[in-house]
Amino acid sequence: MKINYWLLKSEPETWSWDNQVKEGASMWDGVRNYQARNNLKKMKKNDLCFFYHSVSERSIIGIVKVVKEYYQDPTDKTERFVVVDVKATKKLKKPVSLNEIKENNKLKDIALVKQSRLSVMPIKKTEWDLIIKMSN
DNA sequence: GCCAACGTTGGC
DNA sequence: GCCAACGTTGGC
Repeated sequence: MKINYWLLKSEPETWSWDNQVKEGASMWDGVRNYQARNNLKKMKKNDLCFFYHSVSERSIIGIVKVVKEYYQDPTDKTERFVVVDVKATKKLKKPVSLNEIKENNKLKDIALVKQSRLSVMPIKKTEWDLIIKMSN
């Protein structure tokens, strides 16, 4: 089975890695952007996602796993958006900062840098492996 | 269907 | 806290 890789962005003041760990499996809600929604819909069970803290920290801090594929976002009155359930699986040994990612030439095309406002984005296998390496 | 106005996100 | 970039809304 082929695994796909993603990156999920969250403001730590709103929903942090620690919240995710404490909650266990929980909804990734609040996505209100069509491109991000389309990415959520493409996620399959067992896909892995980087958990990125935006704004105050700007670092990838951990890895979450998709445990339930997309369904209607109960917090969305317009019924246009969806959620997936994710569960924290592993904290990175060392967070990988946005600066480090930007400084790495091999990561210059990563969606995180190219589309800074997108909150759910695909990550290539090569990018995933490299970031994992950087976190060790 | 175009586009100006507005709101939000997120880096700095 | 500012502002650029981007997405959405709504008038025409």
